[in-house]
Amino acid sequence: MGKDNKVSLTVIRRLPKYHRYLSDLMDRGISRISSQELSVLTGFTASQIRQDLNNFGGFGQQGYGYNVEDLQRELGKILGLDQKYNAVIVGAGNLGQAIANYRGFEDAGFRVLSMFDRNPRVIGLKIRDIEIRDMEHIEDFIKENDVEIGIITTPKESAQQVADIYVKAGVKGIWNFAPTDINVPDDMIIENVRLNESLFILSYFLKAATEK
Amino acid sequence: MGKDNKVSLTVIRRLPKYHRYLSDLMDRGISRISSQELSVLTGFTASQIRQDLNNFGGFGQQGYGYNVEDLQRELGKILGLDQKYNAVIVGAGNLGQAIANYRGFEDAGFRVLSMFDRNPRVIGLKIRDIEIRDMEHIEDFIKENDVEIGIITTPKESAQQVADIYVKAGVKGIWNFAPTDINVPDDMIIENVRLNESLFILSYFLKAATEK
DNA sequence: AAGGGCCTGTGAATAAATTGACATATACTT
DNA sequence: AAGTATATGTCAATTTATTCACAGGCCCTT
Repeated sequence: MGKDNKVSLTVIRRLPKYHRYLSDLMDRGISRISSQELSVLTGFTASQIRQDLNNFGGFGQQGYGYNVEDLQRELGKILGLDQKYNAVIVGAGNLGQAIANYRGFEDAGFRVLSMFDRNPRVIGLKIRDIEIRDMEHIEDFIKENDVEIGIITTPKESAQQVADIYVKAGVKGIWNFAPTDINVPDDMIIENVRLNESLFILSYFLKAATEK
Repeated sequence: MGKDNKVSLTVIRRLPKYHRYLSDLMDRGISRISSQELSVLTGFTASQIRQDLNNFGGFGQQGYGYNVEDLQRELGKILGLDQKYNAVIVGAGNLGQAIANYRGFEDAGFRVLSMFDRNPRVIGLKIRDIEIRDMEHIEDFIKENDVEIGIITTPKESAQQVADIYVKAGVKGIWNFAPTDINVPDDMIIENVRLNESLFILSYFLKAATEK
């Protein structure tokens, strides 16, 4: 299914932005868009947009452009947003709670079933309807509830240990917020969120602007 | 100061990772490292590491490698981590609180002076020693306290409005967590954190792995 | 139903990023 | 103190990404 040859990561990282703008256009009731118009919105060149989309199939029509709804749906499928994923969070601090609370993830098909922590003070608490459980029970929980995504929002010192547990329990992907690289088997899918690095980039440009 | 020609964004985005690994090495008491060894740690090729570092000056020594402490300090300077920046947060929800609580930012020279929100229920509360104030006072506060960085952790609907306030009040850079693009003058520095997009990428690879 | 204008898909050209290769300088051993 | 091993800085080669350009198909008007 889909096109055969592997698509470069560079292209894949642009897909969510296309999807987001298409969703916006749908909300605004716009049903048709050209690569040229998308270019103005996204800041990518029209040519690049056409090239990118063509990696996955010919969604457009000559003389017309792209149907917003169709393209949004197709990109959603490509991004796996038509699937439901169960997730758990380890690390029930502020960041973990922020993620547990964020409704945007549900729209994308992600459901946080439970949070886990070592701190007895938070165990038993609920964020919305999500219970914080003792780490002791995490492996069984993951196996019994078909959890496919493990989220790490612990300090960096615990991150590898948590990753090992996730690997052992059989999750398929890890969303890591700890500012460290974790080592896992090759078939495990990892996506890191590097808040520190993002802030450092901001700092770099601030300094560069000051020196000019 | 530094090398004259503009360094590509691609290179700059790798600098924080170098800095992080060098800090780790310092913690472990290691004083010397070669590009080859850094390659093993970071996953970048040794050649790429040498090319990257050389954009900013010849930090290494033939036959020896790089002095960990010197290189870490130099990268810190390049990234602007030797400077202090005052920041404020708009949006005192979980994410805003998570950021206000995160000590890692202070190590990087960032100080959150205040948070702002519209919700009367949270105004007056304190996160650590950071007070949540009414949005009414934000412009004066920014001007009176030399605030250079504005952080946006509101829902996307308010993000542009907050950005406009930041522009008017004269911050130099914006760290935006809202899942939308904001429009600001060209000289404003913006760094976006796209949690949604990151999750979509994870979803993409999960789906791809399932279909194999 | 015919024709002009529009816009895609795509192959070729250009630009950017990564990797390779090596001359040269320093460290370290004997 | 001489010789060997090591590792940088850099230029060249290769690979990857982006942009250009246009043939051809579809829409839309008349």
